[in-house]
Amino acid sequence: MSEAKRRYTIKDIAEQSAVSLSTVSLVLNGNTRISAATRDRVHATMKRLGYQPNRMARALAWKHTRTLAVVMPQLRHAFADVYFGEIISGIYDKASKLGFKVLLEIARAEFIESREYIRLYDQKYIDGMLFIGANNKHKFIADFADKTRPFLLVNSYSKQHDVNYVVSNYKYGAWQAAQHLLRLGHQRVGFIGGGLNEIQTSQDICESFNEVIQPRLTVDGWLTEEGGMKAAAEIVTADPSITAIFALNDKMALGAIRKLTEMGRRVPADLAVVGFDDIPQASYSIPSLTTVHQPLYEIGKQSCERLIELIHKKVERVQEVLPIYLTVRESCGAKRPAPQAA
Amino acid sequence: MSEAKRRYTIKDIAEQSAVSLSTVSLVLNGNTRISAATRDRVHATMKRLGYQPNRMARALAWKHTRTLAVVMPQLRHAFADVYFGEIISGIYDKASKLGFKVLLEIARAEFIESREYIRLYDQKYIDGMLFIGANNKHKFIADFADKTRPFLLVNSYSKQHDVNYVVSNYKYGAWQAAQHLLRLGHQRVGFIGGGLNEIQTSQDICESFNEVIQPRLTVDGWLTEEGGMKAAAEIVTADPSITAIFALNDKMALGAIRKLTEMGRRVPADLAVVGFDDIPQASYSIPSLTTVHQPLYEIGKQSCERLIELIHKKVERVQEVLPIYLTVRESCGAKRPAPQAA
DNA sequence: CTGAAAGCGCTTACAG
DNA sequence: CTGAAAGCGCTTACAG
Repeated sequence: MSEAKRRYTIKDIAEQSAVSLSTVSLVLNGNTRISAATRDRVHATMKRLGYQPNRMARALAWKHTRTLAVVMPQLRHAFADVYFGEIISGIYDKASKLGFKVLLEIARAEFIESREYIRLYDQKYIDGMLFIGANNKHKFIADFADKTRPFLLVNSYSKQHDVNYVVSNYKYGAWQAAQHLLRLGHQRVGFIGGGLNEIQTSQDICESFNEVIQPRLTVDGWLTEEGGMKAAAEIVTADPSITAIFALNDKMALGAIRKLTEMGRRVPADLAVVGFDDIPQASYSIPSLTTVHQPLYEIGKQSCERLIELIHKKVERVQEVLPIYLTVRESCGAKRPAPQAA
Repeated sequence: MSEAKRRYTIKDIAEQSAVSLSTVSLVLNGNTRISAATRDRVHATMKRLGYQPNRMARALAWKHTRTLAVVMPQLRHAFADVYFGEIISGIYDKASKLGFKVLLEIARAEFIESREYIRLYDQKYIDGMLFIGANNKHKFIADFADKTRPFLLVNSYSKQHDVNYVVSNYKYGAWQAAQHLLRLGHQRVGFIGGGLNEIQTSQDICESFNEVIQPRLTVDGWLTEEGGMKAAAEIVTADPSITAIFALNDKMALGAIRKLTEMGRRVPADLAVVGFDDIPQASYSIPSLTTVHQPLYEIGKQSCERLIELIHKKVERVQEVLPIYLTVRESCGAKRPAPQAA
């Protein structure tokens, strides 16, 4: 009381405004049945005293907290990826706008084993949860299939478990990329994959691409730039007749370009390269990268908005697929004179 | 009650264990004055009912929340940097271990202007705050100079405002790098800077380096790889006699290596390059990068631990400087035959 | 249009 | 070793 300067409470405001606790609470919550006069009076004294309502008390009375958790996978350097950054940025902005706070969680072993992902709800710590970067190995997702707790997969989805999601149209994106390559006259193409066994959306890209062009060779590039370099070298060495390489993400595509350049192959003159994601580097690499653009920030925003609708029971389930489009730049050679038919 | 399956409360546990509310609360908090027998009985029924204490209620009674905010600067693609990822990882792990939750905030204009950074405390939402990536422009830091609220700068510090911090020894790191170059016989070196006007630690590196070697040329590389490329080109063009380049961070150093290689200069045979930070790419670039290693994960852990001490009033202020060391790899040429004296 | 009272689910002196 | 009671700071029917 003496040292730790006591914070004002609703009671102080009531006294100093000469109204009851209820009235203060009512104006705090913007209830319109309070007269403008007393409303203003109360606001004035709140301002004068610098009053801030105690969120824990409100949460307790409200039975909800207005905070949601965003959980990221346990990836070393996971944050090092624009991918997560953009999505989280979108989530944060939308959450802030809607008055929600964002709790950060990492899906480490302990988080899963202790069922912390459920306890957060049960302890009334969060109202909902967003999970970025899900893959087949995240079995705990099954616990959300009953739709009992607001939960949503961000830019991924599950075939095994019926849970909510917002995902971009990977299949259509891959289809566009393949069609583009085909139109450019490429028949012999190498495919650099990654996460094909764990990640549903990777599988989707692969499947969809295959429907348009059957790759001569599919090599795993581990989703990294280094992996892309290795894979590219392996592909052109194994089959020198290949005229184009498609990589499942930009990091690998960029690695491929780098490696091919080192090997003396010109991109796109000798080989076309197309990526997926459209990370910032894609536009300022040399040559700039033709790639499928993912609206990551938008995905984050949408996911957050839908989750909050789930929380407010405005919707019961969400299965949303966002549009996605090919961005043609230099690395595919579309802008050079039309290639000879094979 | 019927549809929304009611969660159990302390009252249910008390009834089903045939004890009072106080007793349940006491065992919940591990109070030792409860007999082992009743303790076990209570535990059993908690387990049987899957009871989880309501965190908001506890926070309200406790008057603290066991959650801390980590705020990141408003950088486009901020998360795209391992820098932040590693630090946050360290913070998260330590926080979890100590029973704290992590709230994520981004220092956008609105966050500052609405004084949300203060409201979070006043609303009793958080117990403390960690700020990563502070620079001179973050004037709001001044509001923490009175040490009234637990607050700590992570891997940065301020000369203008007296606030708590945990920072790595940038000066000593830069000193080591310069000494190393000097020992290798380099007298004519180019310096690639970044944030020299805004970031205190950048200034420190610059100053400290200058005390050992006076660079022939200092060029701003904007802390990015592209900037590093430009800067490197500018340096070697302006002064062809330069034998080494030091960059304030690895991204720029890596960009420099790339550019120099493109220009036909061999690193380290023709020019030595040294960076700062030791990001993952530093070890697998070609040539691998000699750089000053920053223990980012450790810094995150320490920061979090110190903040929690601040919260518990075990310490009153923290000004901690963590050791840092040069990691010698290929790009400095230390491993080639000793260079001729200039 | 406003207030008194019960309730949200815990914790913590204080008694015994 | 255990319990009754007051309190944490709000919200929300329910009266008037």
